[in-house]
Amino acid sequence: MANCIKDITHNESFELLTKEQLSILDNNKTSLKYDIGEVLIKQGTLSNSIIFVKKGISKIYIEGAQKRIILTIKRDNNFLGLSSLYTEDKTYQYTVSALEKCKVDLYDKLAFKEVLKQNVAFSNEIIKYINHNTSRFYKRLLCITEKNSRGKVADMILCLSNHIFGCLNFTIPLSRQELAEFAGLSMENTIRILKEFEADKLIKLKGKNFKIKNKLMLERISEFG
Amino acid sequence: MANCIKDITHNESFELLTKEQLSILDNNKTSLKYDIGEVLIKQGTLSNSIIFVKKGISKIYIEGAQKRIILTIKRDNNFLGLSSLYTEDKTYQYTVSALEKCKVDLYDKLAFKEVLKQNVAFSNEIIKYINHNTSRFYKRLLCITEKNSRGKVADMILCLSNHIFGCLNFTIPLSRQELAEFAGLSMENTIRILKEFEADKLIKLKGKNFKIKNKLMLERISEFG
DNA sequence: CTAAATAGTTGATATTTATCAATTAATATT
DNA sequence: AATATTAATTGATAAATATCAACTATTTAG
Repeated sequence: MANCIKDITHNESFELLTKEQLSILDNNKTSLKYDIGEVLIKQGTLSNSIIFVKKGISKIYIEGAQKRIILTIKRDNNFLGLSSLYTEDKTYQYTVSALEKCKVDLYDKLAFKEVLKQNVAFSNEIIKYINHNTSRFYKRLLCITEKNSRGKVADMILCLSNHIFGCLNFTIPLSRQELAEFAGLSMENTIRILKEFEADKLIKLKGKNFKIKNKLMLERISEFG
Repeated sequence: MANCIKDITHNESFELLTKEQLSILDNNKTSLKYDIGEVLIKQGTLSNSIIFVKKGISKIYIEGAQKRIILTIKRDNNFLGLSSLYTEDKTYQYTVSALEKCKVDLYDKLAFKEVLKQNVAFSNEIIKYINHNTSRFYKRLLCITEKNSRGKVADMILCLSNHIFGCLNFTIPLSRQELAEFAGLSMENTIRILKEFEADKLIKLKGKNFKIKNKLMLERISEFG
């Protein structure tokens, strides 16, 4: 079993809003398109917006002094920036950049907070999203602490398959360096392990195309290293 | 600078409640005392309560298949179990055990949720607490990923000093094994680094008593390894 | 289409960290 | 107080991982 929780979509939350509340959001909305590589949210900048990604995959990562770590990859119909609501630190905690073309709505944070104030069902739904996220990070932390590098790479492949692409054959929008940042390993080590998995016929690799051939075994490696 | 955010207390949130809401909580409250080592929250059990710790220090940790990792140490006037609100998974994500005698109030989760539904200011205050926690985990994740073992130990000492005890001379309620679980290292390695720091006159150790003698240097080690 | 630049790969090596075993110190028990 | 038990420490060693350097494949720019 991979240490990875399926992501949830956030679009249903809009259904909890009244027409008035929807129009508050609508009047404080900027619709934008981002190209591959463009930064939607920059760590350290003032968190003035809550972003709703209508279309497109993005990566969320933390930039450290020496390293980066990709926290997660987000699909369509997800809010970004919720974790900066009501925090003392008024800046974003992470960077988000587009892995494919993204269509997003930027909501002014003050307007978003106004709606939160007015609508407790919505507010509690937001708690749900935030906590879902937290659950994932607990798993992530454990994974990083307890798994060896083979386990980490196996886990990452399973996460990509189960949670992001939902099938056994997928093409990643990530470079090898990014895969390493996702696994929390050096690039060379990551590549070596991928090649090992290929030699052991667990996966088939062609550039950015992944095909999982022995999921059971990957799950075992993820669990026991 | 240590990668560690000061904890916030949660007691002010009660002031946001009406008399009626306070009595909802009060009527669904169980007051308990825990002894050192006793488990307040057990990972994997149904999350039926939100706990408010009135007095005492506790440790929050995740239990993996092979290892444990201490997420954080919590002081007085803090809620526990907030991260299980509204989640799909109805169980606690972590274990909490008492590091000293604790006095707590257990609130029935349904009653707590009822109050959340009624009071949006309270609900948003809870978002604040949850997000504050999240911020800390982002830092934690980065710390674990990017620091070497000396950096991790230095960071831990600074966290204990700045954030948990608030002074340069403190007595930890943790064994060496627990220190290792906090730093995310093996016990032997943790001890060795502590002894190194002592030999370098950065700290003074006597059993569980810590005295920080060169904070600046510890901060440097935390930052650069 | 070709050169230049970037990304991916591989091997050798150094470094870091964990593990194992032995020992000492501290605490608890009778 | 003597013994048993557990926690802390130390040293030796093994295992894991990162780093460095060289090379190849792929992509981009002119």
